[in-house]
Amino acid sequence: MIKNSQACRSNCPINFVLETFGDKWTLLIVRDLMFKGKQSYGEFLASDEKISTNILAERLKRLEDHEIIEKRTAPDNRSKFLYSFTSKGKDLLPIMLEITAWSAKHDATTNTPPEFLSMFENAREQLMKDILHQLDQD
Amino acid sequence: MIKNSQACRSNCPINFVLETFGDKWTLLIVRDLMFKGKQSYGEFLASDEKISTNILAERLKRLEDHEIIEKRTAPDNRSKFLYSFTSKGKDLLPIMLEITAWSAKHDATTNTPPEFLSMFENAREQLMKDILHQLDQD
DNA sequence: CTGTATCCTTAGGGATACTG
DNA sequence: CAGTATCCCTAAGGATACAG
Repeated sequence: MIKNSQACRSNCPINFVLETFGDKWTLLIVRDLMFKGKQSYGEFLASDEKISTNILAERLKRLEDHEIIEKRTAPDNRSKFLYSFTSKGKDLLPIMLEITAWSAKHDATTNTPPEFLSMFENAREQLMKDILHQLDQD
Repeated sequence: MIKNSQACRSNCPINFVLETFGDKWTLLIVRDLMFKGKQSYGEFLASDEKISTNILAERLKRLEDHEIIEKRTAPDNRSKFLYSFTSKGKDLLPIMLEITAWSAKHDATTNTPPEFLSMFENAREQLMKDILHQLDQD
């Protein structure tokens, strides 16, 4: 059972994300869904960090409750389920990219796949375009 | 006592930040130091979220061990200590700004101070300049 | 394949008294 | 002022067996 009533220690935006992502596992699921092409329970379960079945199920449900991911049945197999991001979930991309960039810069042991960094540069370019476009409007 | 030997579940950059920030308190200290002008133990202690003394002390030590913050004695008062960011700590700014932006967009109850958002826009503009400058180099 | 249920252990954390 | 030291308790999480 998932508790809907969260403590809500404050109305700070930093604290707000901690209420959802302030644990050791949730962000890894987001990573797998965002960067590793994983979509199913079994795929998430097979990650390097060895999450256990009950924790994974609880986190998936929580992310669904928070409307960060959605669950649907696979088109070909009705007993298989696929998870995907909502738009709210997709909006986590800039955060994930900045986290990746920070780790790549400050931890030599971190193994950052090249596609991470190229994706990051692409996103920053897109950001630049968005801002330029916005400036044109003014 | 702080354990130096971390589990290090994987070499993933997302997992790397979780080893340091994957709890409910650490990021709040970063926030107070970065956005609220707090520098001392007593100031951190007085935050809305009511961190307890032992937890705060442990987290400050941990951030120091990870070379994200530094501790020095106050110039005027030798029994007072001031915490400040290392360059590694300052590099957390883009992450913090993106987190703030995400919360501001997706949570109506979040109370985001205006200075947060203006600071965010400034940082994005600076980022744009950096990219343009970099493009000129090529 | 996608989870539940259960057991059990440990780590995280609140409260509070105390110290240099 | 800036922490330590304890006590205690709950929640988080690992392992594993089982189920639709």
